Amino acid sequence: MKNPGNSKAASAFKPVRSVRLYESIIEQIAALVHDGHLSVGDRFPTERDLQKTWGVSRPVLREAFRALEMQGIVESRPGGGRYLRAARIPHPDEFRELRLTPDRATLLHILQAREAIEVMAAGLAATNASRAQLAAIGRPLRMLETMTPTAYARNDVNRDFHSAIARASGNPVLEQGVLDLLHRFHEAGFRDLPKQRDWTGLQSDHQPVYDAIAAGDPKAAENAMKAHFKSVRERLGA
Amino acid sequence: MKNPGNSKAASAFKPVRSVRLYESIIEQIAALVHDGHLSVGDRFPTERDLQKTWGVSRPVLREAFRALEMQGIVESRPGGGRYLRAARIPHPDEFRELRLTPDRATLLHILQAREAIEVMAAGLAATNASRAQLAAIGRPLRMLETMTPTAYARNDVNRDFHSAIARASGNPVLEQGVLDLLHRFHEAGFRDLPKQRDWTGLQSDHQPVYDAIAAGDPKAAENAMKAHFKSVRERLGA
DNA sequence: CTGAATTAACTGGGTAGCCCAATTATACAG
DNA sequence: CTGTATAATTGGGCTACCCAGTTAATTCAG
Repeated sequence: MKNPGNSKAASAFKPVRSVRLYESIIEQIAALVHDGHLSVGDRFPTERDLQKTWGVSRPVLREAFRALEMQGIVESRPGGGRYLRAARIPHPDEFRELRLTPDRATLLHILQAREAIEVMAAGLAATNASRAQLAAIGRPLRMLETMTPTAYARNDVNRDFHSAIARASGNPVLEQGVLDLLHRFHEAGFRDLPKQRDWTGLQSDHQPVYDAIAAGDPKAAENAMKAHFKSVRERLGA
Repeated sequence: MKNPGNSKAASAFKPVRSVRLYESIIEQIAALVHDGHLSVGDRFPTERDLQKTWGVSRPVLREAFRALEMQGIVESRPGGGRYLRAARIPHPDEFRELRLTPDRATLLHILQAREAIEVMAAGLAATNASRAQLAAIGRPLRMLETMTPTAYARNDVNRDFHSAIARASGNPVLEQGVLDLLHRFHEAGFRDLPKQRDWTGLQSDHQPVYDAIAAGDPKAAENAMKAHFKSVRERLGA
């Protein structure tokens, strides 16, 4: 009957990453809110209703709403409908641009944003990190030494390293931001980038950051992180 | 058949809200990770597998995973399984609490995150701002001079000022981040914040930022923005 | 006519079973 | 051993159904 989501399947060589239906539904919801059709406190149309409007199945709708529900944006009352609780819907317009078009420019933009908050996170981590958190930061570092290419792709020590620092910062907002950006960064095109088998370079970047944090030196940690981002940027040819 | 989530419904007057299945599944997943059965990078058991293990239907499983997926904790590869991308799995309730409870601590956390990216945004704006964008930054500033309290509450020149700078940075990711944090900041701190009738103080903070950006001096812009955040922090008694 | 009680319709929660396309593992031919 | 078909597996998605609260309509006693 319906054959949704295949509209662009015609394009030849690059399936890249198929956008999930629930994501596009979230966009639709965001559009509802942004266009003023819905304000905080209002009730959403019913599942059965939206199902017809947007041409998706109920399960998909519920996936979208659940994802928003867990972030406190939507409240579901069994038998009573769904209600908008906050206007802050995550990355509405960005979904389109950033998730779908992994162009080089956005990658650099994400990197820049990462630098902004991760430098601060590193500084905070230097003063706030507990011993356990410090260990969590060091683990991916040691893991880097004995690793095969496939293991690298799977484990992704890089993401682990950065998120561990974010966590050690003690600021959950900062942490969430780092997580989000990391996610988008990798999604946007890490795999498309030249296979970097020069983890040695990666490690030589990460090590000073760890050392500074371990030493409890905020300023040094910030600078080490800055240096890391600079080197990444250069590696990307920017 | 199954009657899940009613364990705490016994209490008298407050039926509160029944625990959704997908939430308990998230807890199960968190337990998996916490107990060491799963580490970052590992692959999850298949949907069909977990379905049997936990006795829930596939849609419910997918709701749980989607919620985590959106936060970058899980990655789904069609045909290839699901992978754990971050070790930190938020407890559903805790997450909601964090987003909606406007406690003082989170307000400061948000402020800190804002500082991280807005300082960078200011620096970028100093080099990238077009003439029109510069005007957009200056507008709320001049508007501050001739304003009544009600007009202030409605127009929210503060938000305008900061978002204009973010826009002028030329980095959409950064801009989106600022917008998001601004939104959460105002949302979280609206009632707690003392009625700031000292816009004069606000203006004396904003002006130097504008001047530095207008002068095209990145370093000065960053410092001015830093100073602004410092003063805000002090005004909040931190 | 009014107001409480009873129904009926509606809404989200959850399940089961099916099909599809992408991925991964397997077997086989060279 | 290597590369290529082939089969099994996996997530993505849909349809259809049942259930328990909620809400609105309806009924009926006063």
